[in-house]
Amino acid sequence: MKIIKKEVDYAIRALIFIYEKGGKSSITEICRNMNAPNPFLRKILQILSKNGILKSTKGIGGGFEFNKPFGEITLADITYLFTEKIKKGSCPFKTPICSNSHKCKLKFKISEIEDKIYEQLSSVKISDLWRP
Amino acid sequence: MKIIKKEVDYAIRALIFIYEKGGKSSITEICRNMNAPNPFLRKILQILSKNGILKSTKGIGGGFEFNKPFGEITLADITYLFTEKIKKGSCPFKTPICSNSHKCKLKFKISEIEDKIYEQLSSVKISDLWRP
DNA sequence: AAAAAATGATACTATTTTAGTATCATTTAA
DNA sequence: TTAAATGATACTAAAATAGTATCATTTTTT
Repeated sequence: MKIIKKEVDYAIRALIFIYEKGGKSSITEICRNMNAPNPFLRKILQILSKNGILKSTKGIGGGFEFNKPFGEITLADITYLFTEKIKKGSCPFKTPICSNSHKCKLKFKISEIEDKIYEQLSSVKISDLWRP
Repeated sequence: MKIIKKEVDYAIRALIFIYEKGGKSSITEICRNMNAPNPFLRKILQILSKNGILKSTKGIGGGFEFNKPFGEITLADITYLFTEKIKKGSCPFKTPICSNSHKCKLKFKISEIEDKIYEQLSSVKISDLWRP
């Protein structure tokens, strides 16, 4: 089961890199270090920026720095910037193929399960992921 | 987050239909009832058959029936016929983009999380999904 | 024996999602 | 004013998911 997208993976590692660099870095620098495609990482960090995880400054000497304390960022924070949450009590399939949807409990179970996944992801801080 | 594939959805509903039909039915009959594409459902039930959930008989009057008691089949049983499990402690990405993989804890966390998902899925019996 | 009605196996195609690229605009420091 | 950064956004490529097509095999009925 795919829990983490590549975007999330890149985001996590970029955050850790920025932290190690003392709290600020640029796409170019991050990419040089972690071997991610520059324009893709850029798109990713822009999303973190728009969502209050990072803040950015343009121009020479610019880059991305933390807007939220590094130690408070969780796996859930990042994952759910790139992953749609299932709406509670609605069938997860676009075509409502099923004629019994009014008595179907699957949709409720699924969102219960997603809640638990979310709990799990929330319990993991990005800062806990690196280093022994 | 996508927890259930369409194959799993169809499989679940087919199982419930077979149960309601008294424990045996054919693809044609199931499809007529639940509006799934016949050859796709066929492929799905063949997988359930190969994996000991159902057993099949060919020829006129044939079809699929339970090989395992309906009440014992869980969401995990079905899901993991169609979903790869993440290998413990191995990076989930094919290209090992990351130079720090020896100190990376993400892979361990991910498989811990998958274990919890599995627990959740195991706790849901297919027989619990229908009816009020 | 032959035809019909079922599943088995498997290769192929289409659609959707994920991953990644390209490009032009804007900001800022040197 | 130019270079070095991000912002926005449209486009393309690759991979995964969903679905189709076809031929083989088995079994029952006629």
